[in-house]
Amino acid sequence: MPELGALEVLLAVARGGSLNAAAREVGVSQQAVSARISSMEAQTGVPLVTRSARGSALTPAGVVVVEWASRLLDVAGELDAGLAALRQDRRTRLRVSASLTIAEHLLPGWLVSLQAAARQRAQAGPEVVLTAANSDTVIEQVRRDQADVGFVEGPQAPRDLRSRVVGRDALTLVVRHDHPWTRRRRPVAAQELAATALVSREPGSGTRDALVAALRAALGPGAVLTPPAMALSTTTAVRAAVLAGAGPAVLSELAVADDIAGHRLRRVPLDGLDLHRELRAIWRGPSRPPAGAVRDLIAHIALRERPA
Amino acid sequence: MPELGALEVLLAVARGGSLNAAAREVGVSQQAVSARISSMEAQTGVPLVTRSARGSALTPAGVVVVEWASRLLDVAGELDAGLAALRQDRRTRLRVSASLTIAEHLLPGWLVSLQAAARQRAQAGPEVVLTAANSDTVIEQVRRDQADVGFVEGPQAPRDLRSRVVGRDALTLVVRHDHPWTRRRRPVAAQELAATALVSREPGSGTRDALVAALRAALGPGAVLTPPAMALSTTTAVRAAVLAGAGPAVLSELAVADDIAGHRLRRVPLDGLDLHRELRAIWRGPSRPPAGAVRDLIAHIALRERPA
DNA sequence: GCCGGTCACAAGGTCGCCTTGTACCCCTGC
DNA sequence: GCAGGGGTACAAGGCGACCTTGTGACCGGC
Repeated sequence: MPELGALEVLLAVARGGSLNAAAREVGVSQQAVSARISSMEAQTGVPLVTRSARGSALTPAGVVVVEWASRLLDVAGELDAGLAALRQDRRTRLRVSASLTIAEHLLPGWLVSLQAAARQRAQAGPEVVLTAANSDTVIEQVRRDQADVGFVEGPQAPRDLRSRVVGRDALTLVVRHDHPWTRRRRPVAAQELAATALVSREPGSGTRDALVAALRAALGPGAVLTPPAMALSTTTAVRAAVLAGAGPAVLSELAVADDIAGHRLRRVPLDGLDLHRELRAIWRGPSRPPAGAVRDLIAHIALRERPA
Repeated sequence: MPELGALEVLLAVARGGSLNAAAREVGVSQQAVSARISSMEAQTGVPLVTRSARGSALTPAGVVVVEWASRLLDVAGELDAGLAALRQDRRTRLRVSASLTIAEHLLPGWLVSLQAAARQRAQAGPEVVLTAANSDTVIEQVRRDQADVGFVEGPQAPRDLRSRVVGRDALTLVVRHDHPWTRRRRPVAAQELAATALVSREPGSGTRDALVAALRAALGPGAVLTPPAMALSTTTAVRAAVLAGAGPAVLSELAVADDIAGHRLRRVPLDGLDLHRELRAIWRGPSRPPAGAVRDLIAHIALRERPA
């Protein structure tokens, strides 16, 4: 498996059309670029570049690999932006606190496009410092002025804080690809779901609370809900349990989109339950977001997520 | 930026709950795991793991990073599967030839899920050898028995070959986020598109041919089509040109989905043009796919893509 | 109180990658 | 015809990252 750095060099060669141009772009010597490409070709067993005395061009296989690598580096850039935001050592400019679901699945993309937008205006983007926690903690941090802005999901916008909807999410019922429910023709009813032992998050999690609230709304406050088959503290653990065959789960669509696209999990239609929820930015103080970085951030995100 | 190997180690720690378990899983010494995690924490400036005498657990930041890393490694796995398929040195078991669009955007996912499905049955998956070329070349290779199965897009299923639809694609008009067309209220009509100088692929490309065919179908065979602003030989180059402000382009939705999600490009609605096209598996010989690997592959892909 | 499990510290070896210096090739223009 | 600029290849040497082995300390269960 080639390293990310080697792939970046390959992309630079593709862009520049020569090893030399790539070397200048990356900031190393021409020989280093040549050696890295060679070692990558040896490692993968695939010829990627044809070298000639008047430049280097990609082979047909190289064109395809560049496309794949470009996707990979995009995702790597999101991770990098996220890590930069988690780094606490700098003087904080903009303290963001976000629920786990939002931090895991949306924030990296927001950060990347925020920086890209800033770069386009030839400005430096804000230095974002991120804290990820559960929804209650996020609200508490905003209240105590430990965060300039928070992002939470769910309808419970606290009254003492201001908020703005910046996107939507929905919970969805998922099972492993070989679960009997994948062969159902009818959607699962609320009553049936309540009678099923699910793999669930721990009590207090926003995802679990939202499901319970929706079930009680559909079946009445006195409805008997089957206790979970197991309660785990992270989405990743829940997903792993479902993949191990522990049973169905109800998770955010954001969390399972990749697994559904990769056909590791399957979505099962539900009937009679409203599991949509709004994603909100929350902040303290006056009813409009304060001028400056906080307002810019919220406006940027709302613009990003609205058309989607 | 942490290396992929380091992220794999981190995921192993998250799964196993201890450095030692991760070391066994990855196949290195416990000290190596400890050092790698430490160096990663130093590199990123983010504490990821809390170590204790009875195991190691992720910090809150670590949980989020693990989720991000997991996405990254999924994409890396697709690249790896693709590279393995491009490697020609093995004895070929199953020779696949695919059009550029399919090879770039769909095949890695197919390969990963094919191997996963095989592993689940405790079998070794087929050794796929991939050739990526334009549609005409793919068809020619299947005809000459240089490929066991081909994948092409577009309606032109050659009559002397057998085929089966395994998915759908559509071309879409895209512009840079700051292009005037992003502020239009009405869709762009076929006539208007024909009068626009687009950034385009080279003549002979399936994408370009499909657009021309759709325009002629809408406007009549004698319609005057404005020549492209520029003609480039890869989708990547076209995308780069659009991002550089060279003008609008018509590209496969598969090719621009990431850019649209990342808000680098914007889709512009079209009116009066049918730009859908079918993705087909093609093969030689009898009307049913021959038994064995070719049939398994086609069935697997059709099952994957149908519900989407 | 022993034992299995966990993690940390230290020393030494290997290997990958980068740099510098040099040589060759191709095309262009005078 | 020949110089010059841009391109790539080969070779030697240095630095640093990573891994291994050996050893010590801490925690909890039987």
